[in-house]
Amino acid sequence: MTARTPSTPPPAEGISRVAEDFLKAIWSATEWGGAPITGKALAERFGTTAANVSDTIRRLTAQGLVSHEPYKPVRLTTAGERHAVAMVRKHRLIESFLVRTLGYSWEEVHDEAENLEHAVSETMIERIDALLGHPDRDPHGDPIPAADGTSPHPEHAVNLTDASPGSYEVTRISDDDPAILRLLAGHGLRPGSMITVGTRDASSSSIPLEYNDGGLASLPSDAAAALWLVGRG
Amino acid sequence: MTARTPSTPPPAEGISRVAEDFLKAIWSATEWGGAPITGKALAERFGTTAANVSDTIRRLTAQGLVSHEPYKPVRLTTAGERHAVAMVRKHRLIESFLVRTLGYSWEEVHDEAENLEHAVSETMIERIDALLGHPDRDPHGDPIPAADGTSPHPEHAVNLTDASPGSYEVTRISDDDPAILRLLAGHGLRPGSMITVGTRDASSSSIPLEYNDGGLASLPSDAAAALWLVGRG
DNA sequence: CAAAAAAGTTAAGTTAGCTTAACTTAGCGC
DNA sequence: GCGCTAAGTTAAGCTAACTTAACTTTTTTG
Repeated sequence: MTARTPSTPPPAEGISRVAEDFLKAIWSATEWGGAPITGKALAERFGTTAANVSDTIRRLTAQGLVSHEPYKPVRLTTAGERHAVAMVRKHRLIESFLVRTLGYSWEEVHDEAENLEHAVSETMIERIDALLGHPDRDPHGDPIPAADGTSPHPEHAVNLTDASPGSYEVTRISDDDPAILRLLAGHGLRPGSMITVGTRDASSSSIPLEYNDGGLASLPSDAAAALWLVGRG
Repeated sequence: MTARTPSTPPPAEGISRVAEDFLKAIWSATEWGGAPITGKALAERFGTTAANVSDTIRRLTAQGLVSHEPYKPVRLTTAGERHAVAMVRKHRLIESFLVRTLGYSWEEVHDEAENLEHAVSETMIERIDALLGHPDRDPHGDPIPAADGTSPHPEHAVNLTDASPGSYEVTRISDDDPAILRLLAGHGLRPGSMITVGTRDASSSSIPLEYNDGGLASLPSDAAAALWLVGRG
């Protein structure tokens, strides 16, 4: 038998569905510059208890997929990040595929992809990627990581919450919350929409917008946080 | 609290993946006139032990999905059959969809569908069904149950093992065994192929065939058992 | 028909993933 | 810096799904 350092992580054979969901949630927390996710946030995300999160994190740590010091936020190991990015790639290619082939709209496709991403084979993902011509954005405007794990983040987008007044193009609409997705779709907002951000009223938390067709609207801050823009000055 | 007879089955809320696989296997055993499946056969099918099968059957019985007397084959209840047929519908529509949209061949599509059938929503299945124009056969020639559970079994097919010499059309190629699927595909056989069954040599278990292009072949009996035919005069 | 073989069941033990309850730690207000 | 509260952990217990081992029933067969 060959020598092994005691700290060598176990093989990490099959990754369970729960593990995949955790890895993706941990990765997603930092995709747009956020802080590493806490146990509390994970518990809320999955509708479970803090105790269960501790338990699951312990198993993921034992598999060498996350690193975790007690009472600190959770981080991915290199192996964990590799798996997380693979899941994100699957998710976003599946969303793109469903919109293209089955007429799903971009605001309804998220939940379906959330289930399918755990079931599709690598082969199927590569065929979808080829069929769609190797897209680098999904229907929400999210970048699709390549098969080698590299991710296209070309333009540095700004969140509507932090945007100063001016003209912008919507590049990305976060698909975290279905209700907000429907609200934004109802406003006619979609990736590619042109908008003008107005001056904020200090007494209100909502943000005034003008569409390029001249329409006016005002978005509550939770909805605004889902919109990412690039200046079109 | 309202009165309930003690024999009322429990609600049977969510059906697990293992349960779905069992129901489909039990249903499939009798689709083409076979006997109800035994515990042994289920254990072999899923690569597990007889003990585990007993355990699982016990849980399925408690959920009201199968009926089972000790030491007898397993049968589906009405509820169990309803779920099994729904799984078969999903499987066969998914196979059809993958062949159509992603260029899968009929001999490779089975395993992918085996995983996806547990993940797709009802909504997605109905969209696939509509996109494909409500097909009633999958790429292997298997009938696709309708959404209401009714199944189209129009022509009564005969297994090649039982076919007397004469001319036939291949209507169905069983997708149970990938190796046999590849063998038959290698012979150029597919649903719709015309063949002539020759006279069996009593000293051999393989069956002589003639294709309509004049080619001759001989199929071993396990491969022959996967072929279903209708007489063409 | 009795004995051997095959099939099925029961029992005991494991792991992942969940629960509730009790306890510990960290961070913040005063 | 003391104490409260929120966050996190530990402990105990549950079910589904698996395992191996021991046992029982059924079927086959000489």
